[in-house]
Amino acid sequence: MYNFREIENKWQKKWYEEATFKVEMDKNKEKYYVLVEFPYPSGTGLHVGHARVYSASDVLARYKKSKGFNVLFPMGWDAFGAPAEQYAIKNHIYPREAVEENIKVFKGQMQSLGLSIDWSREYSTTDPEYYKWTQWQFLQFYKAGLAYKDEKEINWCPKCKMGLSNEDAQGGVCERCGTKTTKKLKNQWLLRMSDYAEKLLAGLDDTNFFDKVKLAQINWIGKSVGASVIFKLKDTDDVIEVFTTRCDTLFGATYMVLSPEHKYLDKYRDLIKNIKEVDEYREYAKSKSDIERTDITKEKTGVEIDGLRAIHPITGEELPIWISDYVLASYGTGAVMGVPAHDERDYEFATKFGIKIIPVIDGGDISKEAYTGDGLHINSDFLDGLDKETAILKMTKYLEDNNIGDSKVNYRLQDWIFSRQRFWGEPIPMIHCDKCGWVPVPEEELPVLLPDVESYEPTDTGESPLANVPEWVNTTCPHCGGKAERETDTMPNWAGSSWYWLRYMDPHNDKKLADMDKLKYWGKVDLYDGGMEHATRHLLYARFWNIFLHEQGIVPNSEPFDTRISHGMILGSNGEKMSKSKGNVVNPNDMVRDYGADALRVYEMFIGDYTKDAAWNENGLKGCKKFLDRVYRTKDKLNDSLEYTKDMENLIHKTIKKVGYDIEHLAYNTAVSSLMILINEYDKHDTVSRADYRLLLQLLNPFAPHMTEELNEICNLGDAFSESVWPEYDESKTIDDMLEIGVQVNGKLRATITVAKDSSKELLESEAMKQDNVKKNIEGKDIVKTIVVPNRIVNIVVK
RNA sequence: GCCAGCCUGGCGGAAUGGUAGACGCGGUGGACUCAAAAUCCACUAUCAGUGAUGAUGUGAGGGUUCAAGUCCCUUGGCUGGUACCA
Repeated sequence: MYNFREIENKWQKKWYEEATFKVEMDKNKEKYYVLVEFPYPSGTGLHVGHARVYSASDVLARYKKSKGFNVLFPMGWDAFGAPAEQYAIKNHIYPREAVEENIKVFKGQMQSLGLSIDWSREYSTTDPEYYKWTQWQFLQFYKAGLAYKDEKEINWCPKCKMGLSNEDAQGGVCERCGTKTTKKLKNQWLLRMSDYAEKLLAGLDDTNFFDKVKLAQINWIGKSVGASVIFKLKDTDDVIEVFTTRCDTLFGATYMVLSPEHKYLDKYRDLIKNIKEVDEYREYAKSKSDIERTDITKEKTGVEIDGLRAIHPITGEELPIWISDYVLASYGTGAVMGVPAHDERDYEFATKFGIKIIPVIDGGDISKEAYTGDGLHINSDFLDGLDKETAILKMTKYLEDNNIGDSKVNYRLQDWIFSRQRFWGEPIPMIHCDKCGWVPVPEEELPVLLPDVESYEPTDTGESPLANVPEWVNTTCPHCGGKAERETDTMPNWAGSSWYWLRYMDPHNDKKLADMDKLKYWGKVDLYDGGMEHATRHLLYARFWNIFLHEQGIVPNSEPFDTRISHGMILGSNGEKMSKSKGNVVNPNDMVRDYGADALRVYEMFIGDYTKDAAWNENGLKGCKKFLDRVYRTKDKLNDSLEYTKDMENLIHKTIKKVGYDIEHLAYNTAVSSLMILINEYDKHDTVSRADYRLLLQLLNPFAPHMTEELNEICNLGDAFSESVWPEYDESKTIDDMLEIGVQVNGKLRATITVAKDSSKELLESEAMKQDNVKKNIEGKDIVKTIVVPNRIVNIVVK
């Protein structure tokens, strides 16, 4: 219909060359910061799902700009990490080159969508100028005592030969390759994120995240309020401390369970008479992957420790001690008290091994299952007759008074395993000296550059490939000047993305990670858009990191993001997730080629609720192209008027109001729909005014920026939209003078009447009664009452 | 298992408790054309009826209300997250 390719190229070139969307700090203007998760530049390029997200952010950015905001809409590349390394290994090129290649493709794709990104702020996390500051921030963690090295049982992916954080090994499988993870004892760098559990929870109140995002974070942090209880270990000076949320059931505790990794098993080897059997069980537990271990459908297993007994802290009774893998070393104290009557897992265990079951709460049938509900306590001495809540309070007090326990809070959140045995990551800037121990690289020596090497494939020993580069590893101790070695582990690829939004504010600063004045001006990200898959990991890491920087006085706000939304996915036309293997991937390049970027953008905004998934349908895209063609053709029927056409004025004002409201509320689909309604109205007229046309183009501009700018220019309608202000609407003109309202009889629609706005109840009622079909339906019946809601409805209730 | 979200025409989807199905796709019929494409017009939830109209209808079953897709209870299914977390 029109040459979209030529038009789009023209404007994209102009925007890029003239840096139309470059922004600078301007304290006279209110800022607005739109952030989309920066992409991982993989070898496959963007698909239409990405295009939807970038288009939506661009609509908002362009709209906010025309509303007078100083809009920061940046883009960069999250390019460290295993996938880039694997891509490089597979294609036999250096990771650095692979990344550069992929970035070129991604950037080209983004530019072909006509995004209003300020490209002067572009960077990659793999740029030494950037990772210098990632390393610098690691040193701040270290200096604050929040980075430490520890021999830890970690999640280990045998295929990737790499340690994984809990977040990366969800469900007991490797996030990257899906292989079942095993445990491996390794010396690793960790960040004390668990110390920040409470701050991460509390900080959520200071955000406007989507509720489901907040909830995902709350669940991941997993705060649980309870008490610790101390049991004496018979014939020793040691105690077994357990964590429980149900200290009120203490009188029902009939045994103890230690996790197979518990330290007492080594410490008291000599007291354990069946040590061989115990060792065998520990070996068996170790050999199992997390996923097997935590499969709740499997039967409980365990071994009673012959030779160790615990003393019940109140009754003084001796309790048997078992080991079982249903108790996790990583949660609580790695030991539990077994209360089979009121805990499902304990019940299952006790019934299998014939352990005594004492009910301490009235209710349920203990011969069938554990009773986990509330009820009055029995068999519980001073708790008898109390309900759960009261009993917990009383027991906690008793534990404290008698020094056998304490109220306690436990979190599921653990420290962040920060080491990766990989080449393609930020080197951890630490040096090990036999004399001085771990010594940080002096800040003025940053960045610690990745060396150019021949082989960056993972080693079989589980060590980083960097360990094979002696000229890089061997160095001198910054402290004593003696012989020393560099840390060969690198950071996880979550590191670079844990502060990237800060760098956009001042991307080329070589003195600081960013200037404080600029950090203060741009402040928090106003709207942060990303996938639900990052609602726990990335978002928690980023918040943790930012809270820490704030405490160090490096950034002005504790919370980095104001509103966090999560977009839906674009599914294939078969309704399934787009993937190469299913052959349902749609490439935005093809769509831009066949229909134009404007049409693609409009369709992706029109496809459905932005926060929900939607299936791709190329016919829908064709429909949007048709809509744009109609907008384009309208240029041939302009009259000379510079005012809105009288009989369309109302609709125009309504549309201005609706499109603005919808963009601010992420209701892009209904915004597009109201523009379609507007063009439908224009089409009914033989001519439209220049004002009508300019208005339509302006409202459509955030969605279809190229053709609207072009039409505006060739029709000579006014300033370029990239520099103009969003139109105002007149509230009084958004209201119709005449309304059509429904008349119901017994709640069923029987007629509609057209009346003046704000007609009186009396008039509405009498008009309603005049309708033939209403008369027919109330004939011979008694009118019980008549409900008249002005401007809305008339409902006549008859019997 | 637990937590969250979702379920509306043939399809994608609209609906501050107030005329369910806006808008788009698809479909049917027509105009234009030698013909096709493009474009334009009309119709298009289902059933009955030429029609006026009537009945049914937002996963299912109850309830609140003059009025329920929307609020409450019960329940089914789908999707996502998470899981021996003591």
